[in-house]
Amino acid sequence: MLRVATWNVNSVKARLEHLCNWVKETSPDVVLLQEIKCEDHKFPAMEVEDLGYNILVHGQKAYNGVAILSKRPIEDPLIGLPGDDSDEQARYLEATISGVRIASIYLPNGNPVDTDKYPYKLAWMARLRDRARELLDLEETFVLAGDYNICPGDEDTYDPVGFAGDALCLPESRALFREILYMGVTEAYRAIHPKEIAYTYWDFQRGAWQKDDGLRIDHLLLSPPAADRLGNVGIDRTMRGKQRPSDHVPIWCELSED
DNA sequence: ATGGTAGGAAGCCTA
Repeated sequence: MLRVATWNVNSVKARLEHLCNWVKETSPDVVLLQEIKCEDHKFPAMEVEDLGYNILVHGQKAYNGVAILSKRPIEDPLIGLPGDDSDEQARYLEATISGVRIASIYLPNGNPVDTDKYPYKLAWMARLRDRARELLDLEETFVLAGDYNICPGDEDTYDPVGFAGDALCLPESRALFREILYMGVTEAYRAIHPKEIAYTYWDFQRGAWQKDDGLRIDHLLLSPPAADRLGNVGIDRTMRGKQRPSDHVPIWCELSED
């Protein structure tokens, strides 16, 4: 069994103690990180390697940054999302682990929508769709997971009316997300928990955690051969209640082997 | 109530 977890840690250095404790407790085979907020050489590699993980990092100073941690060898890395050589933001990392193509994704937030951030988000999503199309055509077993900054449906936000004009919920954003799903891709959490109200993110402001004002924006997307192997899927909600938490919590899925 | 909080930067930006 291969367990793949993803977690937007909102600074890997600020969250190092939580990350190490959670990895020791849950021992995922693969951990996908987003918003590490540091350059490659500043990633706390020794602390993570001491837990028994290989590391692939695509970092950036202060903003963004993604990483892949894996107990098993990390092969054939692809650094950056194809489709725009001028894109300088570190938001995508892909590699093969035990024959599974696995990507760590930090999809642009897109707010405020009246700035160039929103068209950047939509263009980035179109590139992601195109990459998923390529991997499907190659008949790859894949898991594309991370912070998608998309509430797929109204049930995935505590306030659908208030968020109707937000880049996380606007029809164009949701339509691009659905375009990926309609190619035959399975969103792991909904596949296993069709009716649950479950969030992966709570804002630091306005007491969002205490009021359970959350959003479900972190997702694991599986190609058909990966979905055929899908077992349990879970959200480690308790991590949001710790001292100095990230605003996101880990979400994970299990893929059977043999 | 157009605020609030957190992180990393450096005298604001992003979320």
